[in-house]
Amino acid sequence: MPEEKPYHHGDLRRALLDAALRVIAEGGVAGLTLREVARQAGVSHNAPYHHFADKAALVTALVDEGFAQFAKTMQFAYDAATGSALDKMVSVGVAYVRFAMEHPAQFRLMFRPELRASDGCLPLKHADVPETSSGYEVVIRALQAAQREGLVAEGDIDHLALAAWSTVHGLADLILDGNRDIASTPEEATALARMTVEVMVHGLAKRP
Amino acid sequence: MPEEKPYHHGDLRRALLDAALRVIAEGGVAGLTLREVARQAGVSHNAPYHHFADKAALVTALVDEGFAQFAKTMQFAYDAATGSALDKMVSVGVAYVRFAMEHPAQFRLMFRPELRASDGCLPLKHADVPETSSGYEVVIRALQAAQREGLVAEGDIDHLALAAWSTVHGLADLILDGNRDIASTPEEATALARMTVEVMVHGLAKRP
DNA sequence: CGGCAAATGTGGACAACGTCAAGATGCATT
DNA sequence: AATGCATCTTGACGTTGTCCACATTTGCCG
Repeated sequence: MPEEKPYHHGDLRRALLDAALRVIAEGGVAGLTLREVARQAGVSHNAPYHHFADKAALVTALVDEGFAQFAKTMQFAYDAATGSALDKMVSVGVAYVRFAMEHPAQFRLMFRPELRASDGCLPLKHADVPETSSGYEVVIRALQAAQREGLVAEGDIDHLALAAWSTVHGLADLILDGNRDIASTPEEATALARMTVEVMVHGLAKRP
Repeated sequence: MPEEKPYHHGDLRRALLDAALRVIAEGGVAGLTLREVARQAGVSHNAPYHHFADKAALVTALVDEGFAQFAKTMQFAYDAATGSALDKMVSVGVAYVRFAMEHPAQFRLMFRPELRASDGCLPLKHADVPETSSGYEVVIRALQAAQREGLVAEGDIDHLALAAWSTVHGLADLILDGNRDIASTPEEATALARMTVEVMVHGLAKRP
């Protein structure tokens, strides 16, 4: 994808992506329209077609950016957290939900396959992010570290990771789709996420 | 909503709802089109407007049906499960994921607020289902029973329920959105759900 | 330095969509 | 039998995604 030196506009590709995020932020995913994006960027309704094959391609580009940004956020949460590997797990989980709250447009797009180009890629292992630095890998490594520290029971690491991922993903989805009635501010969401992740870590069942 | 005695068609409202589910099953949520629904039902492109105010109203009707069906499924899973209240929890969680696998069209619609009429209702407490028999209430009651049996630690029941719900909801969402690569059959999904729910019940952390 | 090809942007066109308006058709009640 | 309402059809309008033909700018190459 060569888009380094734009000719007429300046950087229309970038402007279109930003405009698309703005449009989604204002009108939701359903309100995302190629023509409206072009309008907001101040170009004709056909200009986008010189930068994206079609609407799905634009969405896919946003998704790619989202996953890259997302992986960075997860890695940062992991690195910044102090304490045991379990504490790092909690930190990563909270960061997941915070990311959804702070980037709802990208997050909704990232896990909505009917909009993006059907390249069949898995959300958990997105092509645009090197396998070893995806958000999913961060969870895997955190779990492995916790296992090494003897804090997490042995067991199929993929199952454990899927369970942990499901929990934060589900919470994020519910918060976003619930019209923010579950948690209306990032702070509330953070508190909720912390409690939820800690339930996942320690389990529903009473400890003996 | 009075639709007992149809005049010309037989029961066009019902036929439209069924056709809509078929359309979604074939072309995904993005392919859901009022005109295509009408076509599949064998009526003109405007006939639906005598049964639904607009497209969102049709979707809302599907969502309502979905939540009712869903609540029944959850209740049945709870009643049918044998063993402790924790076993019942697992059964309900598995039923959640199975429902998503077996009714993907409804499930996707149910948790996608941008499509339905903006009545601001929460997914977890849907208006069409009596408060005391919603799927969420089943989880609440299961948790309360487990607490009474001393199997679940004391604590804010809403937080515990949200954590449990998030886990199965997230898993269902990931399975559905991952183009079925995580689990391609209901059987696989069931096995995965069982493992995931058990991780939630017992926790990631090693038991002493 | 001049000119050409590719990259970029514009306008018009078309089918499909959601929706509105107006007319036609059949059922039910009086 | 006649009236009235619920139901369905046809036609229209504005908007969307996408294709096409054309204009303009840019970088490159002789």
